[in-house]
Amino acid sequence: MPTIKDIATMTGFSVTTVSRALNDYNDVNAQTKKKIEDAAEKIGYVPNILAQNLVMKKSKTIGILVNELKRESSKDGLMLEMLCGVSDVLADSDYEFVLLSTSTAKQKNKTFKQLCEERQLAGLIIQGLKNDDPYLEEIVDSNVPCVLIDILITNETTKYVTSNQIESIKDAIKYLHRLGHCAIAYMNGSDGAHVSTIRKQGYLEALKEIGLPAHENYIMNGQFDEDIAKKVAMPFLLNHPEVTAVFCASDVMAIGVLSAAKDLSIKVPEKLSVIGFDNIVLSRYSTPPLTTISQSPYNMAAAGTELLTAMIEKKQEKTPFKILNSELIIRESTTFQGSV
Amino acid sequence: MPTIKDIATMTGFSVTTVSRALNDYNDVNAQTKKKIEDAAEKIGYVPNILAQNLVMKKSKTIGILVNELKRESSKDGLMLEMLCGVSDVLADSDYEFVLLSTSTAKQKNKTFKQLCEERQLAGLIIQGLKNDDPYLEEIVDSNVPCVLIDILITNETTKYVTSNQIESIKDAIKYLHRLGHCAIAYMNGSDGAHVSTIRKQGYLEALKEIGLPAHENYIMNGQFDEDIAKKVAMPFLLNHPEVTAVFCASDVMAIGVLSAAKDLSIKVPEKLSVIGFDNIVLSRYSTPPLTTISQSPYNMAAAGTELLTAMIEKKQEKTPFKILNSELIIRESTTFQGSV
DNA sequence: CTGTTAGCGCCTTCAA
DNA sequence: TTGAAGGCGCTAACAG
Repeated sequence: MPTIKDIATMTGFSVTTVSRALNDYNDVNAQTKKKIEDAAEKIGYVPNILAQNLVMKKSKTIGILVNELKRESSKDGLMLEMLCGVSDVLADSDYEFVLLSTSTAKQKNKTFKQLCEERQLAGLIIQGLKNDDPYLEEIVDSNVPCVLIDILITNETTKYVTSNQIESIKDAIKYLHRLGHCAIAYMNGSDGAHVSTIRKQGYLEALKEIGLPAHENYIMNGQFDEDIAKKVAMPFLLNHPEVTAVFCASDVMAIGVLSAAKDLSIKVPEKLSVIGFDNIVLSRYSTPPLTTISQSPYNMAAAGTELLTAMIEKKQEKTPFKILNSELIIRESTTFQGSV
Repeated sequence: MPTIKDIATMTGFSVTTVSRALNDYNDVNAQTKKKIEDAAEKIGYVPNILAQNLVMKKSKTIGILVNELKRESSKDGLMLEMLCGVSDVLADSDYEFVLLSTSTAKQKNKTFKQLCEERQLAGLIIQGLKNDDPYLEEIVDSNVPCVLIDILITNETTKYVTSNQIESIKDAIKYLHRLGHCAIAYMNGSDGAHVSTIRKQGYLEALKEIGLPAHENYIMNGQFDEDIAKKVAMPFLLNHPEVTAVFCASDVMAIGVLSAAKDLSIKVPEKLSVIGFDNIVLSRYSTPPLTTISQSPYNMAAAGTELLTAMIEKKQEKTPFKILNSELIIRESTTFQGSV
């Protein structure tokens, strides 16, 4: 593996000059530069990123921190879409990214600070952390540039990107109301997740604005899991025949509800309207195809990455956050109340 | 960020001793070691991986090299499952992984060797490369430990993991034959992909063993894409009413065929049996649910990771490859020929 | 415009 | 059992 030293001896210049030539310093003679570049090319020189980072005390590596890398999340393609978003934005920069999960980090007894320091991470994109994740506090306190996805915290080194999901959820609930639904249940996700809080808030605000009462027992919790959602929905639907619509905080749970309804011979959408959230691939293929809210994880990740690199490079961005559009997508799992 | 130097001054020992104590050398006084460890603990010392790697001239980082990180692949959850497999195996080691794609590497004009050298990668897991990918040759030539997924090449530093997919495909075709199907078409994936070659081979061998003729024009190519598969299948099904079954090299394409059949009012499975490959999440939810071949990308990645770390650590594994089981999963997209 | 000197944080001879 | 010295590959003052 050739180094700048090799180039130096080859060309007769000093290591310093070689370094400067290769890094496009403007105080290098054009001829010299050319010679050095040719030599580098010739021996197939590649800068040793490790050495560079060591001496510069910072890397061009961005960490993508998620709560956990789990197989079930292949059901929704959310994680992968996010990765693509980050990857695409980073593709024509010289940044790279590593995937980190808090679960394995904790398993290895590493604090957030350690996580960043050991690889000299330039910044992090953080997604899917629970509200009570101890890392969250550390993140906020630290001076490592971070962009949070769907967690609304900002400070000097912390920005976030989210979507107008509350508005979209209100749209969804109001849409149901316009269809004649007055008893609308809500299937929430894991209590700890930030999005659960927000989405529930959207649901409650919508009811209020419409003038519908908020029954606490109309709120189920499916832990963002299809099977759990199904298990919870079964008795609920049996005990609440008056409920004609269910709004779910994720498509995966909505599919669980669809399955529960099927088992109970409750026709969707004729007897029960169901709305999901995420617009995952599956939602287009379910029976019936799901009405849902689309919030592009790809775009959010891409926007977050731009926000992050700007922060790292100290470009002054005025906004400490970005809010993307989410929107209601009407498919076939919703219809007029009592349409049969 | 505290360094061993800090620990050295704190404890009064030299950096050398600190380094040795922290790295569990057995020539350090137990008391000394204890003191040093306590001090390290106290100031929250984290070894600088970059510096470690630089001086040791190798890292504990494994690269996962894929052809491309593209959004469409969130349709099947294959990539994510693989990541999980690698991640889980690596979780209780001190290895880490980075995601690399040949497409962005090429975009940045990097050779495979450069890719490895600039980060001092310990080894790579490689998946989804095209047959004609120039990197493939480099990989084989290089002396970096590599594990290939579904690409059957071995040498001193190259092993692979695959599944008995040919057998499973034969099972599938023979199963169709037992159901009375004699005109069985095949939808292949991108020509360049190694798995396309293999799967097509399985199809052809099966026909031979059964004693069915192999019509070249019964072989379509859907490029592993739902829409393309659909577009290709439409005219094919119209022009070949005698074909009663289609075996597809991927579930995604099978779903395209399902869609084509629907548009043409060809009932599946009554008039047309369809089999896919991969057992993706979607295949359970399609209408009808797909008969398919299950080959666990999670297990393959996990096995590959173990193979790789063993190679890196020079543990003598006898086998230069691992072959996992794949199996036919019968669902509702297949039935007796002319069952109506 | 170029070279000298001095590290970044760590590990590894070698000598004590 | 410990320490001093040297160097991994690179960049960053500071002189000239």
